[in-house]
Amino acid sequence: MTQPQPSSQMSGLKKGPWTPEEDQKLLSYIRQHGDGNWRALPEKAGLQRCGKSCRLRWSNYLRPDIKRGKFSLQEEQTIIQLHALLGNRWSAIAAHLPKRTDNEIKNYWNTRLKRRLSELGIDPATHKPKADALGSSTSTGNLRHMAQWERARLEAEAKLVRESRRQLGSSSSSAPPPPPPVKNRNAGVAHVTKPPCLDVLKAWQRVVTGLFTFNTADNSLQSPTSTSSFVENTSPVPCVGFNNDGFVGNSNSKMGSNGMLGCSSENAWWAEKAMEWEGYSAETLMVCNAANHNQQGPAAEATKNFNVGTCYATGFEEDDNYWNSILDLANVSPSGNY
DNA sequence: AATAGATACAACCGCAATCTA
DNA sequence: ATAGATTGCGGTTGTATCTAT
Repeated sequence: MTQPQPSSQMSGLKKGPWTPEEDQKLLSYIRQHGDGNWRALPEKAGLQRCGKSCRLRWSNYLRPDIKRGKFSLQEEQTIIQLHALLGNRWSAIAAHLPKRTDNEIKNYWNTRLKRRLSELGIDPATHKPKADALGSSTSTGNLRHMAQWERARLEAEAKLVRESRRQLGSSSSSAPPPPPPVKNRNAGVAHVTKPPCLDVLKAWQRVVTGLFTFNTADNSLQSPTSTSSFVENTSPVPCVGFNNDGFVGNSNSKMGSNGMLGCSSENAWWAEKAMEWEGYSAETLMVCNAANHNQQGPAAEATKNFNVGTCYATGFEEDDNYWNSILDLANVSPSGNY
């Protein structure tokens, strides 16, 4: 049986925030000897800490390949997409966000994204509209789309499990299937169905870019430029896209299969709101706008890949770019030939 | 200026998976 | 095959900082 690890409290080791001196000791030791063997490391490094504390400090804070500071809009979207797909599997999510730690992502989700989704009337646990918040979105059609999404999500998870088995070389045809690599995972389902866009992402895009505001009188989302309510439709709707830096711009034209069209004359307003609400610099917005207008180059490509509004605006028609972007994030092949 | 409440983030804890002898 | 050690992960807590009164 596994013995309980000796707690810092019991052994009299130091706890709490790290001092710069402790950081320096840990850093210089790891630079000289590398990390690992955390149990023995504190004593060798001259630290009155348990190995676990040293490991956490290194992996969550001192590691040189960690990016700190504000999350970009694209990072936010990635987190939301992957959370919808993977749930609270922070390490798996972090694997797709270069230089971000699972702890940082978890904190960001718990302190900001979760609350903001709740404010949008989205249940952050299920990524579905709360029953009483967006009345029209619980229509039969939307429920069907949600079911399709959930089915596809489960399938993707099952594929992840299969892939991890395959990579571990444990997928011999005669061997009994090992348990899934994560706790409390649901079993996969039989068929792959390309899902609709996540309601949560649609709402996110609109609110983040200022397309919608809440009407506190009837609890609905409203656009400042139209009276469209927040329901799925196939009519022209305001669209936005994102490039590598986040906010791009918007269009009131119906989007094509690849995503966005050009910017509208309202961009100044959106830019102002992006700076006001999200803290984006004017320089960033200028770059975004250029990418949006030209629709070419890396930023425009990223825009296409990340334009989660595409299939929404086109009435939930199949959209390879959107679904592939999610599956790519999770390293899952949509063809599913295992 | 003082205080309370809210927020953000670092760090800890316990459990489970994995490794190793 | 097994027990013990180690590592990884996710939930939770503690604390510093910010903001409103």
